[in-house]
Amino acid sequence: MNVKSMQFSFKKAKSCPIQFVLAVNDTLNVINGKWKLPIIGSLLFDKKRFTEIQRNIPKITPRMLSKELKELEINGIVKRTVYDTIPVSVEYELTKSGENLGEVLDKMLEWGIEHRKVVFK
Amino acid sequence: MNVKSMQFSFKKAKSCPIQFVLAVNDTLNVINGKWKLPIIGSLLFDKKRFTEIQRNIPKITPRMLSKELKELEINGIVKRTVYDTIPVSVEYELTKSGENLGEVLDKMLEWGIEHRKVVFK
DNA sequence: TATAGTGGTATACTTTAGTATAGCGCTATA
DNA sequence: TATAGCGCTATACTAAAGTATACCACTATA
Repeated sequence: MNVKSMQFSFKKAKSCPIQFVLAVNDTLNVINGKWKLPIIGSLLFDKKRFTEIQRNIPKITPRMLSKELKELEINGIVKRTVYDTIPVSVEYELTKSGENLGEVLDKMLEWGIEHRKVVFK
Repeated sequence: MNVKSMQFSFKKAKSCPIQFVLAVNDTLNVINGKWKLPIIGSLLFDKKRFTEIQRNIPKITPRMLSKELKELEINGIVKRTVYDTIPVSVEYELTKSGENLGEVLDKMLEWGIEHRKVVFK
């Protein structure tokens, strides 16, 4: 079966198998917290260096940026590449999974916009 | 322009306008926290009463369930109906927006399943 | 009368998330 | 020599999220 053509749906399932819960929780865990989305957003169009991301997200502290980037790396969303320059330069970019998150964000965007219409009718 | 046919996309936008950020943040805020998803999941197929939801989510305390349901109601995700029986019975159900969240969850499910394949290859 | 169920609230507490501030080794530029 | 930039880490703190426990008014059942 072609993976791309495979559709998962809660409505279709009419119930909530444990793998569904795990998968959705994975997705949520990847994007939760105050800074993960801004960081992913910052990397969505371009690979960037630590300080560039920091400049993109003015209020983030280096501690949080470092911490969140580490988590994103561990979770396979971000790839960290160290270049052997002097001093070292480090580049962060989204993995394939990270890029695919864009689709989830698009869906969230769509829902958010529709929902705003209802709430602020 | 037909709303249903309208597509929002970060890739297409090639940037991140403020309304996009707000809309995505709305979506995230609606589903964040430990219990919102289980609650929405519990209501996705059926309206339910307080105690039924509690039985669906064994580890939730009544305090949290009450708190989260209130937030979901304020955010227009859940509708609360009080029936004038003795003692009162209260029913919780998803609004249209709440139901539509199912599509977002489906997308998250899809991504989560794909991502798991990559991570646990 | 005692127990259980319904739909919660109140108070106090712990755990997790995020902030503030300082500093590290390195080097290029003024 | 002093300053600034790079890519962070350490320590200490505050704020937010979640937990534990007890309790409320009400009623039907044992």
